[in-house]
Amino acid sequence: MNQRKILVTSALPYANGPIHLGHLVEYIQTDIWVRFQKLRGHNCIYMCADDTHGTAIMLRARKEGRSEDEVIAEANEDHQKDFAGFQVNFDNYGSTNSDENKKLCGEVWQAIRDAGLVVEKDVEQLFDVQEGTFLADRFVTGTCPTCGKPDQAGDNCECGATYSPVDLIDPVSTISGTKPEIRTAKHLFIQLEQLHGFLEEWTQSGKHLQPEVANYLRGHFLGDPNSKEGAKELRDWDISRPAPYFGFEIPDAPGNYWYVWFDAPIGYMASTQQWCDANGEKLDDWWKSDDVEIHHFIGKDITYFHTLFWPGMLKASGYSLPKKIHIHGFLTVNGQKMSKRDGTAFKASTYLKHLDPTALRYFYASKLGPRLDDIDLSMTEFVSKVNSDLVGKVVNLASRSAKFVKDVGLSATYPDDGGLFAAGAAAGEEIAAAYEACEYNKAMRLVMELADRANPYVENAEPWVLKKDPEKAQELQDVCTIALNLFRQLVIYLSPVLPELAEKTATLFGEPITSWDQAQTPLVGTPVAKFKHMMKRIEEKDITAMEEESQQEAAEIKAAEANAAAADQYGDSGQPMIDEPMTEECTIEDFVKVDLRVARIVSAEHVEGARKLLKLTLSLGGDHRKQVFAGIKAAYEPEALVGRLVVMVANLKPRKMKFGLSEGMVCASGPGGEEVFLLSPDEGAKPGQRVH
RNA sequence: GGGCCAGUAGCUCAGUUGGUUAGAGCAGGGGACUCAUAAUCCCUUUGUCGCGGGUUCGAGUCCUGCCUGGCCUACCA
Repeated sequence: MNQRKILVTSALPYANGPIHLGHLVEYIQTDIWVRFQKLRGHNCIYMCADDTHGTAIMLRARKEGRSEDEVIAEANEDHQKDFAGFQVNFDNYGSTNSDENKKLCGEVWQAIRDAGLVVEKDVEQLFDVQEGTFLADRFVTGTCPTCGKPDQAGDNCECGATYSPVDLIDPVSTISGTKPEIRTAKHLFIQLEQLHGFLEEWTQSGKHLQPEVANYLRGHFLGDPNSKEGAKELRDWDISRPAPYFGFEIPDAPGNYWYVWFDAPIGYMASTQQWCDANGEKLDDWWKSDDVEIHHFIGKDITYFHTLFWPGMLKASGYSLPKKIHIHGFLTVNGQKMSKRDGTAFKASTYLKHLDPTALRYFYASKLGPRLDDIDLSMTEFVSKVNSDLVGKVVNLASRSAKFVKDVGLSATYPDDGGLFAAGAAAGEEIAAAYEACEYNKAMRLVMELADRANPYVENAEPWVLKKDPEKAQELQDVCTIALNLFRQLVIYLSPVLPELAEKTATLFGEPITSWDQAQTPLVGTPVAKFKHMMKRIEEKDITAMEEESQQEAAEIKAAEANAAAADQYGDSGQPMIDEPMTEECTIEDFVKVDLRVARIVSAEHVEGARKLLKLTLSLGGDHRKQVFAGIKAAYEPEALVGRLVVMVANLKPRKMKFGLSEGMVCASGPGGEEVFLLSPDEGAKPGQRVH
């Protein structure tokens, strides 16, 4: 067989949230396909990265009072940990916020410019003055201009009307709660229509897309050149965003940034670049070579970007087009749409605390077909399928026969098994074809059919009876040799789905599983290790525990949302947290070292020659007095301070200043100058009381 | 409103270019065994193949109308 060169990607998860079981449909689907290709001996690499740019990340960073870099670094670490936990094995996992990506974006952009596809147009958009940012449609609500209903979405109303957010009556920014104003900005557009002919041909050729996807594109965007309505014009694609925007600035359009959907798919290439650099390979050998098959796995929600814009970008910039785009449906849980608020959007990390990743990998495989249908995670079906198929049928074969031969190993020659192993070997190509076509459900069905024949064989051969008769030792060894080889054959076929089981099986026989063809030849004359449990049954209580924890998380999300809504009504800006980001964590021990006390200002006076300082005398009650120089001259008149209570750092080491000894500090917030705000205790506090 | 997909046993699904009496797994019922993770094996019940027309010697399969569900998308096909 010719060795194929295959580059595979999964969609880049957005850095704005954790991985949940819905995401994993895609990564597990892709990982299975990649492992299958590698097992078949092909040169296959799996590229992915975090998608890091865009308004959502920018706003989140502001809200949390930290930099975007911090937010995305944390997400990257979490994501990689979750993927590793589910045995999703990338050859490289990068980030769209990388030097490699920036450079490639520039190259692709230049090529698209050179091809004459870029035009500039003015766009009217709502601008949030307080946050200093343009607002995407989804960040605006307002009164419908058609029917007058309040609190409608930025681009459409319940009454059925559609409009631009600039047409809304009384628009409100959902970010700051303030009223945005209309501003005009220059945007750059890619004229996709110029590539219409190419896209028509590429999408409708029947080679690259599932048929229903090709139909969808024709119906919604491309039109049908052979119909009486004819082809439809593709709209220009708005590819830039004015500052502020978290992303890459467009080199030949300062103040403008590439829209996240421009740089995200280029992230596939950037990730490949990183892998190439680490492995002594060249990017062009993967992205500009007819010998390479590029396969993208994506969810149906991003069909539009990957089947029109992305091929258009690649075509215009001279890179290879994907051989296939594999599109899958969404995950539902117990027949319902996943919902974070209802606790049905199980996080990957929550699942892993309670359940085995192998179980989910198998369940998804048994449900996934080549279509865009949604797949349902029914908990009862999940439990029964995994337990009866994997534990009851497959693993049981090994666990019921391995211990009989742990001292003698496998027979020297493969005994007559009535054609069972040969039938399994013969099924190999059909199973492989199912994997290749992403018909994992069919592959699993075929494997289980083989498994269904193996257990009755053991039953009839009765090794437990043979064991009692020393004269039948050879027969016993033969029976177990057959059972174990049938088991191993199944595991080889399942190994793309169940890498962990494959490893345990390799340990049992002292022979790693590295090739699909190993299923063609039985193992003979080798020792068999002591059998160890390979897989645990799923118990109802584990499911319940996961569900309960997820409910808990949902409750916390709701509470946080309620808090956020409460905070939003005051319109508090995130700016202070950006100006002074959170410092590192301290312990309670650290905190108690600082002795904060309530103090009364008993005198306050100007200091001769000092620009910023006032000299304060603070009383801690009784005879306790402290002299403090405070930099609050621009904000307070001395007379106004006398008699009021403040909070001071009482145990601060005294410091000799130009104008005398300062024996502490008074607590205040604000950037300085006139904006200084002294802290006051509530009514009833007494000087000298410690602040805890 | 339009488009796509689906509708086969209680559940999850097979059913190849139309071809005998429509299948499997799970669940249910009965029995056996005890090597194995209350695992396994044998036997067994269940179907107006969504509904109505049509083509055909013959339709779960092809055509057509309708119904239901899912998804996509909207006064634009």
